[in-house]
Amino acid sequence: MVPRPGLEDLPPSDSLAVAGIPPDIAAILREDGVERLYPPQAAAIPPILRGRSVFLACPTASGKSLVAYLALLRAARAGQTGLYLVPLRALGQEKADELSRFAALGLRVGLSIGDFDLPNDKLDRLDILVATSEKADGLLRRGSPWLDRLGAVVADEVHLIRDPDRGPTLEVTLTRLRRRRPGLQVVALSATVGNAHELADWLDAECIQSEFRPVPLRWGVYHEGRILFTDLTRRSLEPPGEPLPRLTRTVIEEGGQALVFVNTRKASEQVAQALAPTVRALLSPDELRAAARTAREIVATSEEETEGARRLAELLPMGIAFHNASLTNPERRTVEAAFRERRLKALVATPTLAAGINLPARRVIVRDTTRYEDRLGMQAPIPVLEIQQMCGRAGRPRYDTVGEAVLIARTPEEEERYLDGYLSARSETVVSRLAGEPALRMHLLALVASGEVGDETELEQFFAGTFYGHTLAYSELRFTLERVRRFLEEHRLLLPGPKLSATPFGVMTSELYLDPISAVLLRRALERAPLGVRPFALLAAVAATPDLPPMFLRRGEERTFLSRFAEEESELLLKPEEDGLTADLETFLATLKTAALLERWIEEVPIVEITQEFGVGAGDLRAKVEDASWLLFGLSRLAVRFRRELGRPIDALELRVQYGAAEDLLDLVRLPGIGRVRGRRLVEAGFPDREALREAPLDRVARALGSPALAKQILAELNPGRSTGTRRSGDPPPESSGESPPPPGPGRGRRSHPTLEEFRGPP
DNA sequence: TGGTTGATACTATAGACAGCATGTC
DNA sequence: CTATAGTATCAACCA
Repeated sequence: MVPRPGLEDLPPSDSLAVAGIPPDIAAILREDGVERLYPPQAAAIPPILRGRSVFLACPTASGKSLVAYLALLRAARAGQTGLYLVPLRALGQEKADELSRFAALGLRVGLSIGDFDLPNDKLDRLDILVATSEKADGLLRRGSPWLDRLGAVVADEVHLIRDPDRGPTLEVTLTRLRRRRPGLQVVALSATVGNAHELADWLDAECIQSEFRPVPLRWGVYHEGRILFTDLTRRSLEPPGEPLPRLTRTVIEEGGQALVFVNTRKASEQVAQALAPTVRALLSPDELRAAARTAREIVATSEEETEGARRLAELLPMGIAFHNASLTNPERRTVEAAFRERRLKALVATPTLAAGINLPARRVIVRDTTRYEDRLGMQAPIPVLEIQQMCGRAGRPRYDTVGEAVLIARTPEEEERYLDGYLSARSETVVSRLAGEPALRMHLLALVASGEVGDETELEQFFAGTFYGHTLAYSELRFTLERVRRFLEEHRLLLPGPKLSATPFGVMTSELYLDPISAVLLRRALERAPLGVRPFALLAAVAATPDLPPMFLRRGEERTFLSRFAEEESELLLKPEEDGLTADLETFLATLKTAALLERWIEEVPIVEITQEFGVGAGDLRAKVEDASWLLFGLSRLAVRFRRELGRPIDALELRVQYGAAEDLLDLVRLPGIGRVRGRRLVEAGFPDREALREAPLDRVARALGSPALAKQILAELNPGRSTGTRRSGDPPPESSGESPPPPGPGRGRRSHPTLEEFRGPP
């Protein structure tokens, strides 16, 4: 369908009833303050309610989600199920939370993301599931029966199909779902893209495009003290000075907030530091107090101190913060919440925030338009699409009547380039990345292992249904596919022969969601491992896998890890440059760095020391720990097949990595509320395991833990019969009487996830 | 001689998904 | 292929 000219001109007066929204759903929407539909919603909802597929390309926060929810609700009402695909875990939580509003209608909503999943029996009863594309891909691979009743699928941020790493998974997942459920309603939500029609065409969907925003956006370029907006208006900024303080100060003076995007972590901290005096000078006494409260919250987010929390704690009292991936998740969430509640006036962020959860500000300032690309070894321009996503964060509904997005230009030439290149040009075209060899390796194996594709003809048919096949010729793929197939056969993941069929090892690899190369390497490591294999050798093996990308080596570290390599060489299960599957020596040394980092972690070295020693953030450590424990699980499952006797030590190591604990802590750490820090304190107080703790006097445990309430709770848990006073739901949580709130989150190994209830914000 | 200044070379660079099994503190 | 800021190194220079 052609874009509707003049869509923007439609009055935003279409009532919910006129659009055909069922009264009970409309009632819930009204409770949330939705009275009228925005133009894109008004255009999309009628076809949605008829079960049509829709491709909706418009800016963030223009009400796309509501459209998507209606499709899921429609399917659920028709006795089918609805699936909402998200690109990020944090987005999944946001969506599941919003959808749970409709639980009042008797709908069961669930969330399936990496760190929070549902057991199968609960999944079966769900009407609506929110999942990452990878999780959905996993359901397909395992042939989950939940998909049999699927009536609608929503693909959020569908332009990510162009992402070389994760785009293919989204594309393949959508293709497989549509093949499995002919007539499936697809709702694809996208940022503004250059080829919306091509995508809509592929999905057999109505194409609706709009630039509508609930809060109007003015785009502009700052240069020499004034902003030149695309609507050709100008605005001079009064107090002279450097661009950033000037742009920040003026918006705060007018009662707004500033969100600054920069291209490196270091810059996010430095710019925040530099802006701090400016921001602080603008705070009222009340605001200063609120900001100080945030600073205290940050320190309390984790049991273990982190460098990031320390640096944030210095800035937060001044009403400003930075945000990047070196922060742990709880730290990021605290900063985000403080900004949302307007306790912070300015936030300096790397692109973490641009693609993530919705965090608008009256003025968005984009300082950098280039970014270092490791692939190229140099700076490259940030894609228009991403700049537009950053700018799209400008303008808070209810607080701002207009949002301002400002790019900073240093020269007149740059000013012109920005106006033409970023602010006027249409976004990049979405292209398929399915032809990449790593993507084909993963997905060819998965297609065959799950039985969806059994021979050459079916393979060709499958690719005809992908966006790749829709836009490009299958024959272009033949050569790579042939090479990938040879690889899979050679390494015994697929059986040789004209028919395509997977070995049990291949099926296992696919279901464990491992890169086939990782699986082959892990199997090889298992076959080589001696009986008493040391943890470091196993850690080095998982670190040498493509599923655990190598870390950067700092200056001097090359030498450090070269000597470590020499030291350990005889015990290493995988070596550099093994038939093209492992890295060259230099990159291999970087994988040893990962192993060394993990080794420190399981030796219970404090987080601050580890991050200092390796020059990484606590968030990076956390990410490596997560990846490694996931891979160790895979290794353990492979051991069941290839080296049964290694299963137990590997399981123990996985637990150690999960908790960051030495071997002797593995018993205590099973207790809820006890992680590496408290566990060690208990051991030092003379309670080496749960058995010893069971008969322990309350006051000694309380002293060891520094929290009487937690001690009481743990003893109650250990002695279910005895009436130590189990916690009732009405009671205050235990830490209300202890001095520091125990931290969900990193450093403790335990997966933590706020319930949907906790996530529900005010309407 | 000791210290400062300045030219030059060098270094480093965003982010984050997946298994399993259950109600976090 | 379209970078840049911070830092280390060292020579030239000044008091």
